[in-house]
Amino acid sequence: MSWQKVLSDKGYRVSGPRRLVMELLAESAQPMTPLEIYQVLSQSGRALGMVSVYRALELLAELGLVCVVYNPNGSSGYVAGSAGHHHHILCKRCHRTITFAGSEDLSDLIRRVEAETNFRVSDHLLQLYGICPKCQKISADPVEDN
Amino acid sequence: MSWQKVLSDKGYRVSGPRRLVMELLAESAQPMTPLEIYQVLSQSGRALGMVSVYRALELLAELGLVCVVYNPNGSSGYVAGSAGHHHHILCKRCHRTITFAGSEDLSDLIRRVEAETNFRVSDHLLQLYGICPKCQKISADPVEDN
DNA sequence: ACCTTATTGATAATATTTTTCATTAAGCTT
DNA sequence: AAGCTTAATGAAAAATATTATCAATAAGGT
Ligand SMILES: [Zn+2]
Ligand SMILES: [Zn+2]
Ligand SMILES: [Zn+2]
Ligand SMILES: [Zn+2]
Repeated sequence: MSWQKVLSDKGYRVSGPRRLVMELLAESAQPMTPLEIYQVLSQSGRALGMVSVYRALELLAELGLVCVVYNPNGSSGYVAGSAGHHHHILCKRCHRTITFAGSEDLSDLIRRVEAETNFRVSDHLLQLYGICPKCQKISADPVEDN
Repeated sequence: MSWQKVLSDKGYRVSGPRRLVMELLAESAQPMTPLEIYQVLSQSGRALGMVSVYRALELLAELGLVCVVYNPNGSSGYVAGSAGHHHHILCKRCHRTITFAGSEDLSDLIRRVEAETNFRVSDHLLQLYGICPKCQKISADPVEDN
């Protein structure tokens, strides 16, 4: 289902700012902060308010159309969303991010943790960190965003 | 190894603010933000500057003496650290957090993702979310921080 | 008890996020 | 296609959060 339809079906409008943010994130290889999104779009001539970026991200995240990911350094950014159970792998060097299907089996772990803590587990956050193919090649070079 | 020794061995001093922050997080059942830490300590009479809280957390996190955890709503907070491979489970209702040993086996997943993406995986972020024992009992009640 | 210097904390400076509210435009109805 | 309704935007201000400065303090060693 397209992101436009997700918005429509929930009664939200497919507005300019939402479209700009969605399309930018879909193209971006790296997670982007609200400020980065605002700056890139502004410099591309497509004007929109900073506030709209925040509001668009908030809504899109709520609908699962974009995801928040956590950089290895602790900062966070937004990436395009994906349907179904999935996670993200981030490059520690250039922050390039790829989505992968959540095929992991955590049932043993969850069983053990539930027994140990008496929590009832319902959900999880998983990200992998590593070095992307491009950065493996230039592994001696300084960080570049490419 | 005690956190005091970790600091000393790296040439850092065991200062008042660092001790206050470490001891508070060690006692706290929930992750705390810098502001919460500052406020609780201030109200307890133990005065320290907000800036010192930030600096203490930055250093302690760098040394692995405290960990950053991400609440289900996206906000983050600090919890007392733990040696070795471990993760955290958070209550979606009251944010109570418990540390557990990282005994999960992600090798199948990592192998698959490495093959699919050509990344080289070195690290991961994992958190479990659920409902803590206390909140299971009062599951019909509004959120309480207890 | 005294030195040395890392660390603190008051203040100011930045940066980030949220509120407000008049204006705009998305999508529905003729 | 024009008009209507109201969600959504954006400029500005307000509120929060974080970082930088630098004189004063105190931790740890002698
Ligand atoms: Zn890379
Ligand atoms: Zn998963
Ligand atoms: Zn709970
Ligand atoms: Zn693990």
